[in-house]
Amino acid sequence: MDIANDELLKLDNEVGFALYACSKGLIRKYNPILERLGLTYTSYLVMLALWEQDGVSVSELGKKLYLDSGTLTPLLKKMEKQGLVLRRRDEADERVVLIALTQKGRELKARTERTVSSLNSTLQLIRESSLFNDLKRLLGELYEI
Amino acid sequence: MDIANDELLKLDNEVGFALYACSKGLIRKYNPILERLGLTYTSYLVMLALWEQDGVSVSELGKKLYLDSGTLTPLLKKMEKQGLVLRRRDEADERVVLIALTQKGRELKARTERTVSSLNSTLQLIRESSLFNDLKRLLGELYEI
DNA sequence: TACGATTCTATTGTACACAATTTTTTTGGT
DNA sequence: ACCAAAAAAATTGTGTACAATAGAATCGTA
Repeated sequence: MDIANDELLKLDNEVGFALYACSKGLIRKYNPILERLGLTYTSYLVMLALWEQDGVSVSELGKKLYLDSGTLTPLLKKMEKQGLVLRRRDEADERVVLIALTQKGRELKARTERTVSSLNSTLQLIRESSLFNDLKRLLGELYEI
Repeated sequence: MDIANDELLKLDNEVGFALYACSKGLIRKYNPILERLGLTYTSYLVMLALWEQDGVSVSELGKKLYLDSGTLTPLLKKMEKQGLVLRRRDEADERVVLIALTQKGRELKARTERTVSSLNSTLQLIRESSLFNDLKRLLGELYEI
């Protein structure tokens, strides 16, 4: 029941490619909408994590978001400049940097809910179905329309 | 049957986040293995496309891979330096740059098949199942082990 | 058949990602 | 209490991504 050797290296057979392309396509949909909030897709994810739980360390944030300090440190500094978060050393452990929302950061949640709801309703559809074919269908929708 | 407004902005509900994280996790698995072939994940995708069809334009390649000239132009120049591809203007239409495999590029296919087969067999499992839960399960596998 | 519109590649600018390394601080064992 | 090992964040270096723009070539049509 093996796929022929020659078929193995076909782009269409690549589950990874489907994931990669869907992910990029989705981010490309999000970014122009998030721009109205002063967010990028990555900073949007950081805000989502912080709205759920505030005052967490950089490494806890990284574990939630699958991002390392090389990505988070400069991003969080930028978000601090925007006035969305505060960065301060943990007094109990000076190695740790704790990230807290500012008032402005907390207030952004309601606007974000309203702004992103149109995209969310599109994505609502994806939460059931069979993986690979649906990813490919999504792929078409994301790039063709 | 709506999800409460507050639930809409939960990270766990984000289909996009699952796609984004799975995609990154997969690329992180591929890259160290592809490194032995002198490829990155992106140049691997370019090679996949060219092994299927050689002598295509930059824009045709971009359509297949969902990449634009801003990504492809510098990447293809690097791959030309590596001796994997040739870039030449189309004589019939000087706007077009045609990308062709070199002998070295064609010969890389067999080695790549052998090198990537272990990953492919892992991914084989994903081609059926239901989307969102399976993405989350994959996510765990990619990052926990 | 000029010439404005379109097509195609290249360039510029901004924003990630992550591996590898470094720096600072804490911890655990003697 | 000392000190090697571990942990946390920051830094460095490389490699994408893509929007916006530029510049050259081609096309369509008045």
